[in-house]
Amino acid sequence: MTSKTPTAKIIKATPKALARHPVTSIDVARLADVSQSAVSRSFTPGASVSAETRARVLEASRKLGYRPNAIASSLSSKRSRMIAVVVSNLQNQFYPVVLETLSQRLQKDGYHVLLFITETEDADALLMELLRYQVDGIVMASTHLSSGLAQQIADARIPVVMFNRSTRAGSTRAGSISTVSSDNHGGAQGVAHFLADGGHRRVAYLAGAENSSTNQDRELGLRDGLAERGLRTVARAVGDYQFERAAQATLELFGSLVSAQDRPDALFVASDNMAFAAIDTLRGALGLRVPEDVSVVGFDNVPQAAWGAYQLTTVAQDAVPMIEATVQMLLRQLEDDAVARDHVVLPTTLVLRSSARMPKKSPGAAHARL
Amino acid sequence: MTSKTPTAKIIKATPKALARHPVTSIDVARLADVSQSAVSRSFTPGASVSAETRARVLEASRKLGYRPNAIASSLSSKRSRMIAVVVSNLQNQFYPVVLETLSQRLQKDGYHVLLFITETEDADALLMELLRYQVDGIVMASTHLSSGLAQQIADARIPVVMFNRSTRAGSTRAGSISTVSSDNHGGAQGVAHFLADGGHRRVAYLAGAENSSTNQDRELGLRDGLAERGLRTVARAVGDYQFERAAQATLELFGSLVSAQDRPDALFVASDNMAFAAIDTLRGALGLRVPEDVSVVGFDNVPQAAWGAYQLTTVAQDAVPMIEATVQMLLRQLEDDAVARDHVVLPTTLVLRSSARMPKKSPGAAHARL
DNA sequence: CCCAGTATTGCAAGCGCATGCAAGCCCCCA
DNA sequence: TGGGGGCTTGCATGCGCTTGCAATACTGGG
Repeated sequence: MTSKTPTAKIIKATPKALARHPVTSIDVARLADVSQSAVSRSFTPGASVSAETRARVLEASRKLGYRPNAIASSLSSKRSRMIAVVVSNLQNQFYPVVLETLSQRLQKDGYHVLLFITETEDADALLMELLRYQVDGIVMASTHLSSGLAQQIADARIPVVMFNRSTRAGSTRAGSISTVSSDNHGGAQGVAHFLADGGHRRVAYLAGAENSSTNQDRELGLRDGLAERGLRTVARAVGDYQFERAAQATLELFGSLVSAQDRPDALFVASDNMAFAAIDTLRGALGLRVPEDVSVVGFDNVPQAAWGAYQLTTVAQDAVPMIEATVQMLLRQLEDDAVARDHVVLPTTLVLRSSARMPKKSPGAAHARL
Repeated sequence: MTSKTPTAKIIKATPKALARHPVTSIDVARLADVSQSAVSRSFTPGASVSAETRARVLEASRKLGYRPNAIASSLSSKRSRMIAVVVSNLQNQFYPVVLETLSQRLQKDGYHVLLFITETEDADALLMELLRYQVDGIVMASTHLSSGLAQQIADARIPVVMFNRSTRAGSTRAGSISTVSSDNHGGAQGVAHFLADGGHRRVAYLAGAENSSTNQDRELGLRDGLAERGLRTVARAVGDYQFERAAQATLELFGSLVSAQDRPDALFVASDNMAFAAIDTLRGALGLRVPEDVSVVGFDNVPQAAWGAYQLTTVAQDAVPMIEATVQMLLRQLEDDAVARDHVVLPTTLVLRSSARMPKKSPGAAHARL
């Protein structure tokens, strides 16, 4: 086979003929009888190539099964068209939905999702790792960012959007990072009004992770809303956005140590996820009826909230507009780093189902807020 | 602005001095007073560098905030350390869990997940796109692969593992692709026995997507298992693995057009996801009791199956071992493409809860099935 | 104290594509 | 018919890192 010197030479010149994806733009160029640049340009929308050249190139590419190498392209153009998405809690149904929508939305613009899941708070190491991939942007969903990291990312001039987290003074170098969230305070305030108007007088709060901005905003909204009706929360326990811990927290709030007259008549839960645990515990271990004995209201409006056995009244966060806003901000920052960082807050809607007693008056349509 | 020539020149000469991540291995090399290769080797586990050199390099890197550029590294080493994960249905709770576990497992080995979500069956275009990223491997979860694509991927010598899908003759070039799944047939067969032994005589099947191997295997397993008890399925409807359609399908099976004596006394549903819809519909629209009037059994054992209001008896797929097997196969193929493609089938377990009437005899521990 | 053998190093040639620049081309108007 | 301007094209360089190879440094044994 490789007996003749010239042949041997050729083989030696193309040692990777058998490697991964042997076809490069040079092969295509050769076949189409154009320069390698022409091939590159043919695959670049808006580049300067004649229709005829492009056609020849595409034809040759088809024949050879050529596919531009995105890695090489990224290296040379310094744009990877990858967006890192960092999520910590896929157990909460809200996030899979977000991930799905976000991913599809980004794909539409030619971006791809590099997924990072950080259960524990070893986020820093993970983020360092992430930065090595030269992602064009970062979406932080259900995660915090240590201020050190935030700074490094800002230095690297990588656009970041915090999804469903707002930057709290002190927690990160606020201002340098954009945020998208729904109106957690307003939504919770609406719940407070709804519960108060429904005749509840002993409202308890089942908190998410104490240090999360969502939890803080929701709790404050509840307090503020109740205050406006001359009420205050009568009890509080922490579920940390975890199903199991929420069940435990429910026992603390309603368990046998609580005298009947001290027992709350309504429970606002910081996430639907935890609300399901609460309802299970109320009905099961505690033998209480929902909503006859206790009204329960959640937050998120995940698909399960509509399930027959729960019929959870909850504050809907509208994922689609949130994601749209996220992507818009990211894209804008990508094309122009000078764009000021922005903070988008989207309205929420109280979705009325049957896990909470309703106000007598005007029980009509769903409460729209903000 | 750029009035003075010299200034203009300088600006022109270093356009990327202000760009993304200015620090390269050359900068580090300069500071540490070693060659650029030494820097590279210092970051390569097992490479030939003295401890002292490595220390100097790391120190310099720290000072400069250097982080090796993964894109450049991928280009030159031809290994991206990225694994593409293709999922189509995050609504089914099983997949978020899988995604989370898989992602963390891969991270442990230094791989990262490039996520592709393909709702519709435009999978081909998406996959083409995916191949451009030079991923080191592909995990296809809840998705099929057209035979054309399968071939292209095989040609590109990229290891692929079908997760929870087995390759059916005719559907793809079987043999060239590894698969990991649980014992769908056996699990369903166990359900059949369980239902028959529980005294059910009119078992109906609520199918997932007709063309999916999981659905086919589960249905066949059910039929086979029933046959072994001298029974057969009395009805069947298709829910396509979608919540809404499952509700609809349940109406077809149990609706008013079905006479009371024709009504099934048990329903085996191809996924938990759909089983929840079925239970809701049975209890709600149809006013039937579960399990008194109808026993319901699902498949997957998603977290929600344990929720108090459903207590779904279901076939558990054990995600962790499935994922471990997936990763092992992938890694093995990565380090040696000669590895024969393999097909792993993992055992399932029937988890007994209260959505289905149990056999009188020995209602003891959970049924373990291979 | 010399030399083979091994451990470190640096050199330089890529990896596959993008892109600034200059040359070549074509078309139209005067 | 000549020349200007806009399109296309190819050339050559570089993106930041990996890696084969050759040069060098160091080790211990005889």
